[in-house]
Amino acid sequence: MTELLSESVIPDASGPSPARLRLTPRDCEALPIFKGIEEDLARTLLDAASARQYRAGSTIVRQGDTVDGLFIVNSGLVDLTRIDGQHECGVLLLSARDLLLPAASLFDEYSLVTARALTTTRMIVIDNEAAAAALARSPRFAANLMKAMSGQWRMAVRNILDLNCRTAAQRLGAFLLRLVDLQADRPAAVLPIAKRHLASRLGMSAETLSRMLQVVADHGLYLRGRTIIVRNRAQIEEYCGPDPYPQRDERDLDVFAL
Amino acid sequence: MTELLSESVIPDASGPSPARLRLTPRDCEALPIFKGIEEDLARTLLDAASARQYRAGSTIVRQGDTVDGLFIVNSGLVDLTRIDGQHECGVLLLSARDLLLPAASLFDEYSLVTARALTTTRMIVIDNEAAAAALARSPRFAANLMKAMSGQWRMAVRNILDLNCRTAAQRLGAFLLRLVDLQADRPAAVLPIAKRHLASRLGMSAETLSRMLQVVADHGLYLRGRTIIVRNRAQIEEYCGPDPYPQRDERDLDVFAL
DNA sequence: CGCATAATTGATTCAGCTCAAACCGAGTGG
DNA sequence: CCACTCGGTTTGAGCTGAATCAATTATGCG
Repeated sequence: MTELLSESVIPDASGPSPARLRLTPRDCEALPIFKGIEEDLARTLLDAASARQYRAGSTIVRQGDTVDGLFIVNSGLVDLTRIDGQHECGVLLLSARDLLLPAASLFDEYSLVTARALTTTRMIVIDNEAAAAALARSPRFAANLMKAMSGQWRMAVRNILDLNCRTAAQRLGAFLLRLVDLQADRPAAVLPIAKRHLASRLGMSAETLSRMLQVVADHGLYLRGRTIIVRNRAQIEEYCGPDPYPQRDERDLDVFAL
Repeated sequence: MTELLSESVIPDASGPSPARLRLTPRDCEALPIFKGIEEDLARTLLDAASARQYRAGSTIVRQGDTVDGLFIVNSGLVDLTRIDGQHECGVLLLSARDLLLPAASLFDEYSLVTARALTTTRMIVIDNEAAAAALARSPRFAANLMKAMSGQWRMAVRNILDLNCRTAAQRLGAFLLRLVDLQADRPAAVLPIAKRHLASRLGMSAETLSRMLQVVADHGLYLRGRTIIVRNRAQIEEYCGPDPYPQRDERDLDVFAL
């Protein structure tokens, strides 16, 4: 983890295949799954890792396929969606530092969902053999992975509860609020993805999303263009209903998904 | 793992606290998380394990609490439900050999859901320190846990997809079919839980469940009393819509939940 | 037997979907 | 500079799946 390789885009053949990038060790040092692991293991994993870049809209993993490595989101947004003909059904939105379908990659499952880059996305990929070897060798690495899986499970449960217990407008409001909190550093929070993808993630149609935006606007949360404006935090939180355990539980679990 | 202790109910103080049972090593040998682990580790875990019995309806873990051990369902059915005042929202139904909220117990999270015994249930409990120690020591044990967590994540994703993409009647039909397959050994499949709990698990009201039972009956799947009768398998499968990857993926992942 | 809890049935309401049309902004090309 | 797409978004009208509320009928169970 010492030498610093320069990151350079290797020109790709303009096809659907992702661009391959050089990987900087710095990228990895910060990753949650590397936390606290043995120095030489980190080096080994790094050697087995590569980087790929995906353009917005491109598919990373197709539903029904297995995942040929441990994918980690380095930057960008990836959505997990089940696509059946016309209908798309979003499950989760991954962002930087999240693991992509760790369960499927570690146990050679067929993925239930398609992973798709919603923005330009850089991923770090550790091939399965190396990951499995690391898993067998380092309990700490295993624990790191489990932690991330725990967080994703928690997100899934929240999603199930939201779908059952909250209205479309409440889900929307709560989601936008989380988005705002996640961008607390920026001057103004911004909606980073297309509205129809947001709709899919929240389990509603694009038309309904449009209407619900007006509803939440009546309760203190506006969206002008792409920027999100919280005019009355207390009011909108009240409106969205009880957020079970609003504290950043998932982030403590190394999950940054939306 | 040699001596066979007899299982005997220690009389409990009729309070809400569960009865404590003796644990037979045989119970544990068969458990997926013990698969392939070192002999002495198994013994250590067994020493740190106890058994508890819960009456139908009793609460095992309250939402908002942490879980003070690695709970494994030995027999019976446990539902994970979010309870808000009147409204109950089921997330998952655990059965024998499943892990109860492994994520919450390993990482001291506050549970999002209440775990409640729907039938008389026996659980094996390994205290958190022992589990953590085993995790730090045995990569195989860690892998076993991860496998189960993978399966539970998969179930959660299925649930999300079902809630979005299928009608109430389709969810009901598909669930009953899975129930039938899971009881393939028995002469006739039986509904093991109260209908209102089933409704909650499937994300519909009890009234709707009642009506949907009539709908699926029109499509080849009857429920007479508690017994489930499949009159026309092809028809009801067709009706329930595409089951993504119907093969027993979750069971391969050491998950037996419903 | 009688009480409490569970399940059904009916009537009504409503959130959210579908379909269709209008709108809008960003490229593109003349 | 303007006209013309073309995808994404918005708006409107109507429909429908499922929830709610209320009343009734089973089903235990002490």
